[in-house]
Amino acid sequence: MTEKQITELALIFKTLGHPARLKIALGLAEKTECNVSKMVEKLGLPQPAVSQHLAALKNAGIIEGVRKGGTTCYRLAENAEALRVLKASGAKCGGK
Amino acid sequence: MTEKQITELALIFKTLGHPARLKIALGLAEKTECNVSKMVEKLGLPQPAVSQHLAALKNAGIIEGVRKGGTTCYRLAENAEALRVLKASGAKCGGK
DNA sequence: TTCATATATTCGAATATTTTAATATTCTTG
DNA sequence: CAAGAATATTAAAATATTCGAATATATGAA
Repeated sequence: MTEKQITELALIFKTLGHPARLKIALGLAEKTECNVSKMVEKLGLPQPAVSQHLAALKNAGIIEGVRKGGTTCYRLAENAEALRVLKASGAKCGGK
Repeated sequence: MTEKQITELALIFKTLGHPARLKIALGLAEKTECNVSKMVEKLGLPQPAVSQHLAALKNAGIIEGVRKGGTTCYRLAENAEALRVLKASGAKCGGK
């Protein structure tokens, strides 16, 4: 694994390392797609904050947005494989 | 997934979201175990820095250390399964 | 007990991230 | 084109993280 790949993977992890962004990503991992308004409602966060998190997720290549009329729908990007794998593996974390 | 689980998983991601720590974790994912001195040598970072990263990884429940005579050996913790899966799946990230 | 080696902890400065508020942009509809 | 809804961008303050240097602790050997 090259230095560059490490850096990129680290960025993915770092980006998912925030509760709000993780929720968004996990949500998209099972719902296929969602627009911003719904996320704002679901997360209970101010709209600008959600947009910022979406921008970060997009920047890390985790999600991608598609304009659909008045709204923008987001979904997991192709290379969000890491997330799918993780999700599929049932990512235990509260273990003990 | 409960709020608490989300928070915990986010901590894991955040912790892995740093190149040095990711290297340590990926290294342990294939080498089974390693002591601090070797890591310092391999990573080319000052020893205190490595210890700090190890502490963070331990705090997130990603690794665990075992004293072996004069040295301390670290290995992936049981619940670091996600990492193994990820590693095994060849986590693409430099796509395109 | 004293020395040397291995590892951990602490602390402050530098830097990065998060949050909030204000504002801007883009579309759709009338 | 004007108005309103949906989303994005920007800036500043609050907060958290990282890095480096100094120092502390623990273990094994002499």
